Amino acid sequence: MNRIQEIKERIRGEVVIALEKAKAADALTFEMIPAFAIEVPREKNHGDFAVNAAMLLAKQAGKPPREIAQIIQKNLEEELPWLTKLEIAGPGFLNFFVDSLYFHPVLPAILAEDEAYGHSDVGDGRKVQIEFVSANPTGLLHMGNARGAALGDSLGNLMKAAGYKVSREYYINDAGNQVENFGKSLEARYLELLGQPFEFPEDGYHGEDIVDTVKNIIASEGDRFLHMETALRREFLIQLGLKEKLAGIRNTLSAFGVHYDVWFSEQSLHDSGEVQETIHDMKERGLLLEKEGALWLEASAFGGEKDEVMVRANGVPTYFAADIAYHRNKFRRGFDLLINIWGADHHGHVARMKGAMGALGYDPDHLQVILMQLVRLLKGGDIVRMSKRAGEYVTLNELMEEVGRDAARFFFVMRSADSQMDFDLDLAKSQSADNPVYYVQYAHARIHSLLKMAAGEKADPDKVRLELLGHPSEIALIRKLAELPEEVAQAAAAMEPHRMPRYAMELAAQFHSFYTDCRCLVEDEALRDARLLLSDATRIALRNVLNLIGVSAPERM
RNA sequence: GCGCCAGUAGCUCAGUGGAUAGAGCACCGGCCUCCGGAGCCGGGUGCGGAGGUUCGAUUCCUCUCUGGCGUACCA
Repeated sequence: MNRIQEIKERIRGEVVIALEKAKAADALTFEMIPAFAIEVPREKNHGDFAVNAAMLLAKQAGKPPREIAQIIQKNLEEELPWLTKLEIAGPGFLNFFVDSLYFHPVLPAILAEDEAYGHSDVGDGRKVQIEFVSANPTGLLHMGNARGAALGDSLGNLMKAAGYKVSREYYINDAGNQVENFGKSLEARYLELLGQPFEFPEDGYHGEDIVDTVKNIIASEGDRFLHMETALRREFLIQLGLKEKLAGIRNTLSAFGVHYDVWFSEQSLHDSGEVQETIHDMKERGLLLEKEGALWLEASAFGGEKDEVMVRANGVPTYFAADIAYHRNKFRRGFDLLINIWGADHHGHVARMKGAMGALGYDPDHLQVILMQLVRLLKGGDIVRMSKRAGEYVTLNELMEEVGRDAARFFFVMRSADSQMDFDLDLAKSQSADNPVYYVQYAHARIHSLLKMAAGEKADPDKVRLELLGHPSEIALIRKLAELPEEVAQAAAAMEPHRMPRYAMELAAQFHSFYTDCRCLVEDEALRDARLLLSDATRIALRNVLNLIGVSAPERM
């Protein structure tokens, strides 16, 4: 249990005792103690922790909240050594002012925990799978994929830090129509590059990257596919093309700091018969019906907007059927929680996928979908139209070249998934030095050089006189540091990685203030040791938070 | 038409059933004899609109306006 939780629990205990005492003395009447909140107020002069119990009891007790608050106050233990002040304020809050020395022990604890500081075990080892990006291997990664990559990876880090067992997965859409198209496109380019007559497919992929892929294939395989029968030729080209494209995606993501545990092939579900098996089982359960020669899922019966085709009239299962088989496969692998990060354009898919899982006997709540609003790209104030087919889009590689990996990741993770995002390329380029990521990194680099300057003077953290840290900037910084474990746990539980960059900015701001107000390298040895310890603890916390969002913590800039 | 998401400061975005709604950028002032000025301090009549629930609504509900997306035997 971390420091803040400890204090909260202490307060909760005292309030409960006071309430029961009041009830026993007939000062208050109520049936049950409501689940009251102990929160850190925004406003500093509202104390360290505010309790809203009195307001929640108003109805039951039939008294105005402020009066109830007074009764609670009267029944609290008189001597609480950690409490410096207790106020009744506003509509009936009980504001607890805790002795600032009570937070100080967090500092040696941070030093001791080091890389583990901020981590907790609230996840209780539950198995979580996060599937993200899963872009079609027929092109390059674009801005939307970049956002998904940053979000998914950071969420994975967060949940791991909060004690979940995390598995990251990429679903490879290597089956279906688009692969056919991909094959046709590759074939056309292949023939073109080898000076043969060709016909480019109407809905083929026009991107330059396809040409590059084919060039690579020709470089290694030559013209040996030229005289083959077209079906076989395409088969070869598809195999080689997918391999090449996937390698590219993998490299790009790796450069972005994203690594997967599992790369899962859609084709493998067809090959293993799982798609057919799933369709069969669903038919047995009476979930499917035949209509116009196709097999339909009655999705409208469990939350979908309308019925969906599972097997086309030509006997070929749809993507949706494969996706159901895929999610069933995930459940069968024993995960407690499945998290999908999808683009908002897939939102129609959510209800029916959850519904389908429910119909197959799984708990739909164990499948959580984070819908990520799409990224709109602005250039010169205009919206850049993006089309994968036409091969016109800004790639993740280009983004990293232009604004750098750290800035890109910070920028994406900073925003909550469900806000639409305008990414102004010109702004990101021209103002990249103003990006908040540098503010945070600067704080880290500053501490590093400070500690370097004081090298050799590191005192034993357990012997440092923490009580010397009494300046408001020092106290504020210590409290900020103490908040990290809860911040991580909450962000993980709510699946909201965007809280971490904000915390990092706040922590950096507190440090910069402290640094300006309090000189560390002073004559007074005891004070110097205390301030260096505080700085070192801040360094650890900053680094750990930056690690969680995949941003580097540089020692100098 | 129907459905999903969103409308908060000049801009990009946080946030909460409660006590004076925040940050970054931009703009205007200050601050280095001294640990990194990529810093610090100060400067703000903003929750799209209308009803409702509540002791209390920017937050929850309904309607409405605006924007994005979806509404394929594509994935």
